[in-house]
Amino acid sequence: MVNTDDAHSEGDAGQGTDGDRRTQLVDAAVDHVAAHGIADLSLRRLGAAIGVSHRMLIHYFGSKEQLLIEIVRTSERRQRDLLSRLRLEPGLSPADVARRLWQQLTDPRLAGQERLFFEVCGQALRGRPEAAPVLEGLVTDWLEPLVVAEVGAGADPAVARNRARLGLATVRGLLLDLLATGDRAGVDAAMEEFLRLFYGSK
Amino acid sequence: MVNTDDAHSEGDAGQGTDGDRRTQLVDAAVDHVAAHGIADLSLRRLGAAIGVSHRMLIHYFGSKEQLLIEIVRTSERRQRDLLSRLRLEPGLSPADVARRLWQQLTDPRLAGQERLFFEVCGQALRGRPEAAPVLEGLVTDWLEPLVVAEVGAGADPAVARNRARLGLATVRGLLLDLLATGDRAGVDAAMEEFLRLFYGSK
DNA sequence: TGGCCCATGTACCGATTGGTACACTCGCGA
DNA sequence: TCGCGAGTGTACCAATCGGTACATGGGCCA
Repeated sequence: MVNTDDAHSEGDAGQGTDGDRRTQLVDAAVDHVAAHGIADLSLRRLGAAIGVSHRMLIHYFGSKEQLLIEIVRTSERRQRDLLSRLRLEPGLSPADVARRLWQQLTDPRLAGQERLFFEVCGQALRGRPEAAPVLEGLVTDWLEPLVVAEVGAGADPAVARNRARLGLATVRGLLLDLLATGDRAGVDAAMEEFLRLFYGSK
Repeated sequence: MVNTDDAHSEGDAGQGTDGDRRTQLVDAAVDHVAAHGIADLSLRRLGAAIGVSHRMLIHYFGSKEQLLIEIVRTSERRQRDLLSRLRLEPGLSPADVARRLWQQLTDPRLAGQERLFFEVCGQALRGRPEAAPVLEGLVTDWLEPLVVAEVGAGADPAVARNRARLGLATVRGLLLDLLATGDRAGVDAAMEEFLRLFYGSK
């Protein structure tokens, strides 16, 4: 009658034996999902892949739904960390910063993570509840720092927002192109063309 | 012992009582999928939605796999038809043609179809076999006409390809933005900014 | 009119799913 | 030393899945 497997009310900071295990599991899950996709994920296969029984996944996360939510959230956080790790550079031109960011974003080691991003986007556009939160921050979360950068580079605040939005969209479009075609050189050339138009050099 | 439900070897042109029914079913299926997503589609639910038993879907398409392939193919064809229906215009400037295309592409009535596009992309990047063919034509199929347009507008053939690739990526990035945020005005403004950069007007 | 075949429905099958019940182990506090 | 609770595995459940076997109906041709 009594339910021994409830609660696990995770305060955000998860230390303690329990939170550690949770964090460890969700990290392994994100790795697996980045490599094998999230759409047809099953608790049993995931468990077998990361070395626990599907029973334990339910135990720690309460339901598959909740696990997916945490996977998506963790994946988002990883992606954002990537951006923040770049910021502090000496006196590069905006175009060089953008180029640097683009190089980092297209690192082949991140391909799985990027694919996961587009996969989750697709699911989110369909209203899958665990992926839906992504849509909120998909543009706005990335727009703010870009707008700041644009204004800092001397852009008119009125057009800075449009330029930031445009830059973000172009990067994503070219990233999708790269993942689909694998044509690194072609996509890089298109990006160079964009930077020329966007920052007016050459 | 004998299997009465085999073959249905569809020659591409499907006329005859049989091909008609097939076409009718796949059309209805695409409508349903554009509205409700393709990821968690089940033959039973689809059948119930379009008024046949799941048995008949297997009968006409042989397997779920094959049905999904035809759904994806039909959806692609619809999207391409949209482009070809626009071509013949009198003497508009390239920027105006692009603007017109953008307006048509962002028609709210096409939102379901666009969402399906991104959903299928996400699946295809994961190697789902029925969606994989999309990746082939995802860039190249659209690039050719755009390159032709660029060259026709006087662009250097060497950069025309880069410009076409860039334009395609930007349109897709902004379309994803629009679907995610619904901020029509903001996305349109970003597109105007792009057209200004791209065609140099203003 | 009679027979045949295509279309369709119903009932079923084995596999897989998310989730649960229960037994077991093991380390720590009294 | 005892016991108790957290962590874990095994076995199971109902639901749903794609796919199949078989029965039936209804129109076309001889």
